[in-house]
Amino acid sequence: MLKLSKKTDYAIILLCHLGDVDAPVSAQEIAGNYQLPQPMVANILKQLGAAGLIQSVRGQNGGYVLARNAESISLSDIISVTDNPFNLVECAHDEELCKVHQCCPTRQPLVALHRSIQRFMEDMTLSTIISESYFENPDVGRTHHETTHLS
Amino acid sequence: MLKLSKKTDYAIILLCHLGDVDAPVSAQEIAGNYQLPQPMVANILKQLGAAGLIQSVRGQNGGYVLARNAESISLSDIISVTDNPFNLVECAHDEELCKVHQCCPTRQPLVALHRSIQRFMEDMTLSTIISESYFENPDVGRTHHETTHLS
DNA sequence: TGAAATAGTACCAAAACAGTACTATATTAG
DNA sequence: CTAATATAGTACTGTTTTGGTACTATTTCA
Repeated sequence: MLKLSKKTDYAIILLCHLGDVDAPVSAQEIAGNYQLPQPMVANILKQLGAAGLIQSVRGQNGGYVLARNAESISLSDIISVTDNPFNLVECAHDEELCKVHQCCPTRQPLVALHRSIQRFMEDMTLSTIISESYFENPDVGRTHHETTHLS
Repeated sequence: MLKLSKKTDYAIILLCHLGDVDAPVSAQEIAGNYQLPQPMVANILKQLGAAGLIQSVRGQNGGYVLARNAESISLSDIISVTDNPFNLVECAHDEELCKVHQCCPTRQPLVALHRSIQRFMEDMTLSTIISESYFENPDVGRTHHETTHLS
């Protein structure tokens, strides 16, 4: 259906939050912050941790921090963890089955679209997302959202 | 999961075929041609007909032909028939639920991605797809349209 | 009049998605 | 030392979407 899963959607929110804070943030804290289901958030964080995008700190006062700086985490990285690796077409209709030699009409142009999207997602870093989100709300003054830090 | 449905995938193939032929082509004929499930093909053609992308000719020797020329049918048109209308994000996480005013970090950049993809799909016409498919085979020299970049 | 085609639905099974639950382990505050 | 609070790992479940089928009616032509 050509849309991002909720998991990816949530993951981006979580990572944005972690990118804004230095101290470890717990799953519960984030879930409460954004009114997201806590077990879901916990699971996504586990996955992101296993994938190496974030680092975990266990025990009381534990939580998660970014494993690398926000510039080096791309939207593509995130999606490949929380969704299956992005493939727009996955040519199920085998080329051999086509009537005229291996001329599958969809392949070429759709692969072009695929590459364009892929590239966009690789160029879009977490730091870009975070900085763009500052200008989200028209009526709010340009105050950065340190308010988010109230942990 | 960020991929096209089979229905859309098939639809593009069907339309490409219709774009190449002048006489009405039946569902059975196309299904046989590309080894696609016949009832599936029939259903998609019905949908495309109902949406006005193709015209039907009933009765024996009937079938389908393009309702407009291939230049005026965009990938976006096709997808909006066979998939739900494309929306990458469908902000399920209501802005109101965010802790700090309506600052939803994902919205802005994801909407940008959405628009880029949308634009690409609007610019990609059926005639483009058909003409590009001629160059499918690897032995053909590298002509123009390398990956079109999203804005 | 019968064969071949579309028109319009309604249906179903399998897969993916969204979310939950449970057990185990680590860390730290008291 | 122990209780509280965290992550780690994994298994499970209900709902929705997807992929595909079936059936009945209607149109057209040989």
